[in-house]
Amino acid sequence: MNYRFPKEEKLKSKKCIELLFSEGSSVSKFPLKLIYTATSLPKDVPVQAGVSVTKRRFKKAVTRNRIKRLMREAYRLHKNDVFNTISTSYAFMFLYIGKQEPTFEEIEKSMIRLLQKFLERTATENTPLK
RNA sequence: CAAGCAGGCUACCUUAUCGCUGCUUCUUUCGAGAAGGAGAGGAAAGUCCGGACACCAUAGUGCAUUGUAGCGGAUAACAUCCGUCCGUCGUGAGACGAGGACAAGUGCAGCAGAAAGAAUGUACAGGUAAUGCUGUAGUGAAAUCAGGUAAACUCUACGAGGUGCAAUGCCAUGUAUAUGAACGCUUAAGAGCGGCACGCUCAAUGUUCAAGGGUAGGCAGAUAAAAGUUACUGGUAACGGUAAUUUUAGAUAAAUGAUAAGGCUUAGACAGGAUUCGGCUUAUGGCCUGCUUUUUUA
Repeated sequence: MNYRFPKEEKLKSKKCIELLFSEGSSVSKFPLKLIYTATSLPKDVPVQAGVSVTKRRFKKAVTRNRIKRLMREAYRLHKNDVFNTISTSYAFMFLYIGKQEPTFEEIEKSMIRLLQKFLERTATENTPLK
């Protein structure tokens, strides 16, 4: 089991992020939203993921940092389900769409459900192709 | 004890598990792994001043524009800081102050008053060819004698070029001209150049030679500095000098978190570096010191 979240698994390329926002699909489980797309990645990893919190909802940098940390932590603990299931590589972007500062418990529950929904969605998308 | 004034310090801690970003050493199947050690603030914030640094001319001259303004000092520099005088406020500890000049010119001015400067006149007296021509009274802080006002123009002294690390330099990739050099043409218009003028540099098209630009990526800039601590020393102080000693974030879609348990003033406020320093301003939990006033007690 791999609970690490090293540099290689972070979404960094500006090109990938633009592609993600223009062509990506999304699933959401309040207060989280996941934008994803199947793409080739510069590094040899299953998924590259990034997190984002809009400045509009949270003015203070401290709050934004905290939410991003919580999201990264929840992803780190539960990403293995995804890694073990998917066959192609994906780019992820997690957005926080709530308006209140959450607790880790809320984020963790939402993250588990969100990743499950993502797996269900990709499974149905891939079935007709086969 | 209460109310208040001034200043300083600090910014939850401990353990376990998982995890993040650099650094050093070792191992390596060159993918990486292991160990050690380091890892946000007093305001990192607002971006309000002043520097360093980079490029544009080693940023020059005049005007315009604009900043500062008792006096003396500190400093790389400042609108900051220190000392001091004066003024205002406060019982006081203290706080605050755009505190140079109305000795050149222009402007502005409530009430009262005929009239506050280009306009006119009341009463009494004097005087004249005639006239507010002269004096006194009257209004007012101030009456053809001037005064007040410069967070009014202005004057004086000193200062200010512009753009900001997404600056700037280099590397690889790579396609076709928006690049560079030389020659030649022109001396008009234009660009750098930003309010204007001067001045400086470049310079259409063409020929030859050389290699670039956009876009995405990497490296440098980029963390050792007007640095901290201690001792001695000069100075009322800000601050300076000498010696010893320490190394203290360096990311780039952006690192400090999560979970569990325990403790404490019982959920610990305000709040997250982004080229970097000195200030100012604003937000804010706790603790300590000195002082003032009133009352009580001795």
